[in-house]
Amino acid sequence: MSDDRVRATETSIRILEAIVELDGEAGITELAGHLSVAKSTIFKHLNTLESNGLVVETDDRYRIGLRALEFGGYAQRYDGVYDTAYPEVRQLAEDSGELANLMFEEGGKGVYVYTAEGPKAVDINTQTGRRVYLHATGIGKAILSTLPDERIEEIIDTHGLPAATDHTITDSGRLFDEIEQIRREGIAYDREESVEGMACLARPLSVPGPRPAAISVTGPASRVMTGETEQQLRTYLDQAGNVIELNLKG
Amino acid sequence: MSDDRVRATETSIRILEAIVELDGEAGITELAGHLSVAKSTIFKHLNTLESNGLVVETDDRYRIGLRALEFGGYAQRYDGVYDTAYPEVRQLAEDSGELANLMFEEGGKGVYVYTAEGPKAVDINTQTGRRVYLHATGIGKAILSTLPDERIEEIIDTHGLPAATDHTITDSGRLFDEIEQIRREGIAYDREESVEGMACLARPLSVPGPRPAAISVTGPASRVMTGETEQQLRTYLDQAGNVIELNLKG
DNA sequence: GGGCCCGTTTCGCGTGAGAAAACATAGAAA
DNA sequence: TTTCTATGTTTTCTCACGCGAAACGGGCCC
Repeated sequence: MSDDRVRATETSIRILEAIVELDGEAGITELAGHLSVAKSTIFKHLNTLESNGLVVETDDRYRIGLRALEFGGYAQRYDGVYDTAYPEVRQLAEDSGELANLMFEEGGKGVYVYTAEGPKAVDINTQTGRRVYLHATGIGKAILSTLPDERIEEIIDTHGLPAATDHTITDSGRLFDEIEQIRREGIAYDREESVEGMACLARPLSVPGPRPAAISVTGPASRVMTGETEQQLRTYLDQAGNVIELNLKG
Repeated sequence: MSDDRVRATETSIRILEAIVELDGEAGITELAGHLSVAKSTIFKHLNTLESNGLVVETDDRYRIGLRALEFGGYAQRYDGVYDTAYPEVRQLAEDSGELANLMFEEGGKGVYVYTAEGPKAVDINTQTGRRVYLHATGIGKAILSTLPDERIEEIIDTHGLPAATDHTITDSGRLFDEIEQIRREGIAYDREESVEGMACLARPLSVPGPRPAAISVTGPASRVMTGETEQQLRTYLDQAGNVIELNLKG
């Protein structure tokens, strides 16, 4: 593996990131300051990005262009899992009343690829495309459970085990214990490990192709983790997962 | 307006486009051939894109990475219109039973930003992020109707009026006539102008911010354009539009 | 009118983007 | 087995171009 890079491309990408960091909108001088790069450089890059639709300008303010969404769409639908899974995830949201999610793993992180809100769903911050640590959410741990141990080690080495709440698993040993349990039981729990007050039930998906996936139901810990509802949710979750896996085989 | 560009960035973008053109997956030599660029160049660019998550590699095959989806998400949600509109568009799909869409204009083209399928919806090719000509669809014409005439001329100059079917409007005069009518009546029709056999009712959205938007219902011409259902659909469409506009004001 | 703060443009330097070709590896063919 | 041919990878070289610094010009507010 060589680390030959194209600096100019990297600069362009950093500009995109900077726009996001500056609340989705920024001017040239602002970006130059933020990135410590000459204004003229920013100017040329924005010109290039704009004429390719990756950036849009209104009144000298630049924002991310919808062209990015087009590329993102291809990433989303790459292996067909998204297409067969999302209707079931939607159904899962309806049945459970809560928030239901589909996640893929890429580069050692989890990416929310589809989220659906049921009638009772709390409005939490799970937007399509959001990247999160795998160890800190139920759905992420479900994905980890499908990976070989060496790969999990690798991911821990790269990204570490930062804490999101007081309940986040930050110890590699405990994480592996829990993953072992998930492998046995086929279900992953998240007890306020990613967001205070929120819990989640998740289930790995056995998919063809190289991209690990999982689904989950998320809600207030008070609702989700009480014995009765938990059983019910678990049934819905398993149903959805089974249907997806079945359809993928077909 | 200067046309100063960053060539390297442009090369990177062309590589992303090429991956899409090569059915979403390609190898280095393949890309080099497709773009007539040296293999070593492709190699370095892919390295750069990969380490930024814009491209993912498995077994020497490269595909678009989900990082693009993250950027796309910011573009989608930029002005808040998406957030308030999509639940209503979903509702519209449920009520009408057909396919319902939300579109934004950017760079003179229309981008499907959200699509929802109702119970009877035909499975047509409207995926999130897809870019289409504005003059060739009902929802696109609805968007055009919100723009000043000079801007419309500008768009015609840039993109032309290519035909998608035999019914596509390819004459600038006729297009302006129809846009005038849409402005008066507040509704746009698409009678097999973008896809043979499909029709659509669309309505412009009056939104704050710089990004024109519209919503639509699409279905088989036989269902959508018959007097009775058409009236019904129109009611649903107007309802949805009104709710969205109301919520945006709040 | 005079600051001041933008985006835009110019210019020149030094580097790194890109081509060409050699190298490595793995699978297929002989 | 050996050879051939397809990859991806690495090296070398060089000229174009990415980049920074600084000057320019327009709009806004005092």
